[in-house]
Amino acid sequence: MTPVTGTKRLIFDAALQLAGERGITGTTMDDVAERAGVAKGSLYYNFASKDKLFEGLLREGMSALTEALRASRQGKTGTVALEALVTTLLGRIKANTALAKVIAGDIFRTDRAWRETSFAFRHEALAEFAAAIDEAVPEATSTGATALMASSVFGAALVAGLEWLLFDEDRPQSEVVAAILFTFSGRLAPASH
Amino acid sequence: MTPVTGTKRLIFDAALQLAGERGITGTTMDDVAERAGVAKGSLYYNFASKDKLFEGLLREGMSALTEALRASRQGKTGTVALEALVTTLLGRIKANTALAKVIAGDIFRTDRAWRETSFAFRHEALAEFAAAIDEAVPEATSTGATALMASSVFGAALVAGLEWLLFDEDRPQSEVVAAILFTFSGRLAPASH
Amino acid sequence: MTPVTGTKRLIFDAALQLAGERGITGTTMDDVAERAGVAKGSLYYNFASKDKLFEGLLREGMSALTEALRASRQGKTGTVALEALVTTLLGRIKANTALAKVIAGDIFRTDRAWRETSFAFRHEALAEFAAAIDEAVPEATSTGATALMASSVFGAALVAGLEWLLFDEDRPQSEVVAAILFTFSGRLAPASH
Amino acid sequence: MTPVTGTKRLIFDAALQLAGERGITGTTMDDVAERAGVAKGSLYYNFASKDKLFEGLLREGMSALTEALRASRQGKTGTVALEALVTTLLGRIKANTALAKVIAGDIFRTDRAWRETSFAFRHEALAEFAAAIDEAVPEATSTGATALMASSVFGAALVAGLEWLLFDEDRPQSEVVAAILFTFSGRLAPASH
DNA sequence: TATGAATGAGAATTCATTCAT
DNA sequence: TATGAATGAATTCTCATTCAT
Repeated sequence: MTPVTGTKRLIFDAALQLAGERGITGTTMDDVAERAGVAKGSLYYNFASKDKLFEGLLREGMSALTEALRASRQGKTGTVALEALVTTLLGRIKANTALAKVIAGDIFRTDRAWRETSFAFRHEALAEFAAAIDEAVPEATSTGATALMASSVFGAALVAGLEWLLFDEDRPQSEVVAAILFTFSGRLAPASH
Repeated sequence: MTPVTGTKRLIFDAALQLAGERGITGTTMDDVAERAGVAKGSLYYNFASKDKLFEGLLREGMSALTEALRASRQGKTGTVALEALVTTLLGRIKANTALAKVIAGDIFRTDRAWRETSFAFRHEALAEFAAAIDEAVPEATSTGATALMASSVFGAALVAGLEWLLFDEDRPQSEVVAAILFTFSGRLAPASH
Repeated sequence: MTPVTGTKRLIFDAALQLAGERGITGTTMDDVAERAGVAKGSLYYNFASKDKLFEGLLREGMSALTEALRASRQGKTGTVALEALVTTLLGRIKANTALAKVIAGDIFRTDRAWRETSFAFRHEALAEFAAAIDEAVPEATSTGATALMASSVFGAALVAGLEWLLFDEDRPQSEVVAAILFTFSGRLAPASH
Repeated sequence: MTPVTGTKRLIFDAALQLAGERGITGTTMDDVAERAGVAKGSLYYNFASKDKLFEGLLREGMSALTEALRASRQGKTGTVALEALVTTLLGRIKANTALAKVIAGDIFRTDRAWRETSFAFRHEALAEFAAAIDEAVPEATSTGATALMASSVFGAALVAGLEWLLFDEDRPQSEVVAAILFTFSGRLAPASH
């Protein structure tokens, strides 16, 4: 995928910012054009439709996320890999909070025009977590529950990360990573099982 | 709060179903009226506006969730309390998946007319988790990070729960609870710290 | 016409007050019911429709106005009669400003359901002025312009009266009567003709 | 103020015609779009709302009226000025009867979104009459009643003018001017004072 | 005689999309 | 490659009226 630049970039950035504030459905093409500083016609010159625009946006964002997760797990195994994934995910959420909000608001919508794309990318992102879990706890693989565990870890980092950035933004990132990893450490539930 | 019954109930139920499928913004008042089997005018006779309708809906739903969480933690401490909370949250998500989807899609929107309501209730729900964490791990309290840990646990259960119900619905609930609790058990990250 | 009392009176009073503030079309039956302190059903128990309600209201108001004008002219002739009419009209505007506003806003509407009624009453009211003018200035009769002169005098008192009550209400009525009569005295236009 | 042309002009003209027939509240945006020969969306592309549309319309109309009155008084004093004002006002009412009806129906509404605009312009128009009266009858100035006299003259011409155009349209304008001025001549009230 | 919940046609407004320039 | 005026279907909301009690 060639990187998006120029007018398309302006439009992407404006659309993402707005969708982070108002959701995708709540963002109008007029809003996007105005914030991007281009005429409304330019939106349709550059993208076939609103759906295509946001599909492209999510595709780019989730693709970058997947890449970052994959890269951060590279060469690591088990526990270390899992920590790296959480740290990376949190870093991406901080770097692109608008995208994180859009994904959070859209991740369980099954009526979107781009649900195939969205589904595929989410699957890829979760697969990174699942792979790390499989390596760290081989015995879990057989239960078929690694996908659920991956969702659990992903959800923990996503929700805690947004909580941090929206309502507790002054806290240093290291503390947030520590708090999330703490919930996985077993110290919250020493006696269970 | 007196329970909502009669026409208001019909409207709430229809609105919740539809918003679970299409999101709040994607749900039209015509849709709601049709599914509720009432005339459009009745919507506005019973609720001042679309915003007020969904505010009432979320208020009721989040209030019930908070109550359920509070009740499930009652008389339990530490670890047992935390397990009860996760189990209850998962049970509520299963019992009212549409509501869970709506909440998940709305929880980080800061532009809603009902953001005060939404914020207050989310705070209350998270406070239950935070209280259990404070009891289970008193030493964590001082860091001020229990709120983040609460979000982390809440997010894990919410995202894994929806993943389950939307994409893996045949799996028995007990396995899902087990998978989520497993991620908190320390066995995913035995070497960290 | 038997005088309107009881619930009908409450409704008339509320409707007149509101129409004075917002115009007839701008006044809703809900507004009327609420201000009258009765249920909306009562409006339709007592009046066949909104149009009939306001027709009755205007009929009553204009009928009373016509009566008052007729009585005030009784036994007077020419100039004295004209002064009496202006004084009476101003008194009625002060006593029932809401009605005056409604009439002012409705007098040239030709699309009303009650235009026949309205037209007939306006004609009667203006006829009182016309009769006084005919007596005061017999030579004007032949030109057929007494109706226009009657409108002129009526308009002068109506507009000046409302200007007074809406924007200069502290001024004593006597001064207002004097100012209006002054405009008819010839001293504004000594050299004309 | 740059003159309104193009699509905005089409819309203004249609809206004014219709409001003259049905009043502002009785005129729908669908009606306006249809009569203007444009799509309904064009109304909202060119004006933010129905209120803004009619505010603009009244602003333009009252502004033109004020200008005409000011120009007609230019270089004249006293009586001559007053006659010129009445003649001009009557001419404007004839040239734009729809606007006159709208203004007449709206002038005493205190609930309009554009009441500030309306108030300011009415004040300016009346100020022209007041200035002429002050010059013609300097001794009246001290009583502070010139504003009322201005209303009186304005009201006489407005109501008589509309009476003429709506119910006696075949009469030549000169006769109408003469009838109105006759009411100010003192011959209606020779004995008063 | 009075009520108020329910109705549905209609009114205001929104917004993705088109198209002539 | 870009523009922005124009569109019309869809959407939210209003309100006179009905009717079972």
